[in-house]
Amino acid sequence: MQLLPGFRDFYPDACARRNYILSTWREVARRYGYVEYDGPVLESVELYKKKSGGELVGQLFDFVDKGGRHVAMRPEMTPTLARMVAARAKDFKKPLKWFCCPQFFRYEKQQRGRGREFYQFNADLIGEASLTADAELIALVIDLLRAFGFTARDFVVRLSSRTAWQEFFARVGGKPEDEYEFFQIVDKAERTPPEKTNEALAKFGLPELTAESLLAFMHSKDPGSLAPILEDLRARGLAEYVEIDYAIVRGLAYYTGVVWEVFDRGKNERALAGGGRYDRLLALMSDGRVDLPALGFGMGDIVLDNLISDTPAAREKRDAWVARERACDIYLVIAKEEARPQALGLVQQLREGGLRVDFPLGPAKVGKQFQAAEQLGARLALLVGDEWPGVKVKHLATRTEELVPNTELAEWLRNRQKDI
RNA sequence: GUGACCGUAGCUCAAUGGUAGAGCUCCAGAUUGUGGUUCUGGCCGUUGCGGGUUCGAGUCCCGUCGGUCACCCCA
Repeated sequence: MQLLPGFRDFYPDACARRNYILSTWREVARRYGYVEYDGPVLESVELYKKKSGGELVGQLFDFVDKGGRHVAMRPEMTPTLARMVAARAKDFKKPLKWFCCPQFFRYEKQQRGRGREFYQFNADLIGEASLTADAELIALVIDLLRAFGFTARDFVVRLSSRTAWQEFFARVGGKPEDEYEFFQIVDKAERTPPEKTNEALAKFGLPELTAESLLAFMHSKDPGSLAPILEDLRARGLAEYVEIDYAIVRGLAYYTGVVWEVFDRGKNERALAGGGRYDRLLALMSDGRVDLPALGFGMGDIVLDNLISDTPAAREKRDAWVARERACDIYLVIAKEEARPQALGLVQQLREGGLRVDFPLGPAKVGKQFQAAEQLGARLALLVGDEWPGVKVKHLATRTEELVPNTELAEWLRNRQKDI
């Protein structure tokens, strides 16, 4: 049986790397005062058809369930979050700072940085309209990446604004109802020859709207209304992580104001994270009953893991974490098989004390047992045999030994807790 | 979804159309109470799958499934 395309097995190695990412996400989110939430993996397909728009709908992992409902595996969190918040908006103090680490499913052809299943950190801030919220969210994404060992040399936040593009479009005479279509053209303008862009723009019938004027605006570094965000981040000492880049527009239909994406400086990977404002989505989801400004972003595990693996400092940090997580503290060497009952008693006692303890399940040569202790990353080996009721304690790093009576062992270990 | 390239042992790869191999990993022994070395031995394949051409196919042809990359887009 083959693995389904785009899906992953998590053997212990891969599982440890995934857990490193998940636990780092959680740790940093809590530092910023976010609380974790979650929702269902399966949603009605309608939720995404109405709200996500564009590419995502074509990538839905959808099917009809046994009750005849057309359902989809979740491809993103925002519609679910919007529904949850709209349903109980009055139960929570504003602003809400919620995060989650869900697994998403998108039916697309897999390649580097893209699978049909992935984990994505999501943080959303709901109920705050000012740009201080945008800055707070961007500060979080910067600190998340710094927590993995990345620096300003490794990544950059490219900051843009749909509002700026709306104003640009209005200046040349564009109508608001054409905005979304216009954004799609802007999104592709850098990858399209100018003649093709002009062809696409012609349908709006606006003589001032040309590929040249569009590209000129796209490449301007004028912060405009984004200036307060840059000021805020400068005050935090995070200015070097952000650049103005109006080429960022984002495909999802619900974004309204500030939008941004994070890229590696080497440009070897796809976007590491992306987000922005969706001030109208909650009103849309609740038919106007709840109207709260909102913003959020996502960061996927696959691109992130690629970049960690390709960045020495980040890789070392991850590998150290993985080794620490997996190591056992103590390995019990059973030198004489007759001493197994005493050894089992010790194992149980030490485990109840919260130590990570391992031992051989069957008769094994002492040499093999020390080899196992080494491979499991144990710091101490306790040898049980002829010395009983004494236990030989060996520091595996220094290869030094000392004899401790088994009745005093718990006390002995407690006094050396820091070293274990 | 479209196009290009690629599928041989758990991994990395060999094999002018002529008997499917090596290194690493794993297991065991050398070493009966002390570790990453060394040496020896062992396990491991319907050459992704199905058809065709041929006396003979891992090798050539067709299909299919999977992978990589590009387009598309983004986590």
